Amino acid sequence: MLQLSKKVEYGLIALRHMALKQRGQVFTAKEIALEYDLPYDLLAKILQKLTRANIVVSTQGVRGGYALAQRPEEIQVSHVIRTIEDEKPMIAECYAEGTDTCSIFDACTIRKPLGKVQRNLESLLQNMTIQEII
Amino acid sequence: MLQLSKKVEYGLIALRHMALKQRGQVFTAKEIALEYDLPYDLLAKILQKLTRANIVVSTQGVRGGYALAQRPEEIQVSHVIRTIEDEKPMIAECYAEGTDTCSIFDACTIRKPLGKVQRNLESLLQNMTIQEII
DNA sequence: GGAAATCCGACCTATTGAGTCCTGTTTAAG
DNA sequence: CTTAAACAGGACTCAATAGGTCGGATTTCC
Ligand code: SF4
Ligand code: SF4
Repeated sequence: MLQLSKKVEYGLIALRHMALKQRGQVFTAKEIALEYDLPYDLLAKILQKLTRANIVVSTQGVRGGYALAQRPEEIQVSHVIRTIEDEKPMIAECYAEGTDTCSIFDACTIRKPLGKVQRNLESLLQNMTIQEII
Repeated sequence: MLQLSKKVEYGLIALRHMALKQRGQVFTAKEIALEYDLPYDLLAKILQKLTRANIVVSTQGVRGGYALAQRPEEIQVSHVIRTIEDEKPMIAECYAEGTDTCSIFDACTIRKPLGKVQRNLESLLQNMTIQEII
């Protein structure tokens, strides 16, 4: 349906929250979840994914939490989506996965034209960073 | 997940098929379904929706079928999506539906910035017509 | 040692997408 | 004037995904 998932939205909200304060400060998943009334467990997993992708850094232990690993203007929205969704934001299934995932791949006539939309969307999301959603 | 639905893809394939031949010719749902190996019943319903939106015209009866109601360059992809999905191609839920559909609407901080992506995407899809996917 | 945090996989459940079925109605052809 | 080929459309099933939850492990500060 061409809509961002809640996970991505939650991730963006969290990233924006961190971008508001100065660099180096750590935020716990709990405080972010409370502030925006997000489901804690879900947000935690999202932040873990962002950690693995080196978008944020985590410090464990009792005074731990998350902090941005890059400057806000360096974090592309497209990278965030890709990380949280485990794949690129793709307009058509056959672009996201293999050529053999779509049963009508051979007969399909709109594949190439959709590639054009794909590229446009991609540059749209690449040129947008966390800096711009503050 | 930011992906077009099969319905939309099938609709675009059908529209492109009709756009290939000259205007006025009618095509049955059956022949299109066979040609591209699409599920007949599903395609039929898609074409019915496109009919109600005056994107195609249908003629009933034994020699009936569907034909484009507009010239290919007049049919916007965004209109096709909107018709088949019953709504606009919206990046965020709160844009597509009311302000009260998202539980964190008030706390949400990324709503406005996403509006920017929204507008970009919209113009992208409006400027693309069936003519361009031939 | 214990509290507060991240980590991570397994699990559950509601919603949506994809597809099917069935019964109409329309209309050209024979 | 009957029949077959088409559209019209609601109801339904099935499968996949999204969204959310749980339980337990590990890390680290006090
Ligand atoms: S082959 Fe065509 S129908 Fe299949 S996923 Fe790609 S664009 Fe869509
Ligand atoms: S209010 Fe925010 S989180 Fe909710 S749908 Fe809109 S953009 Fe997404």
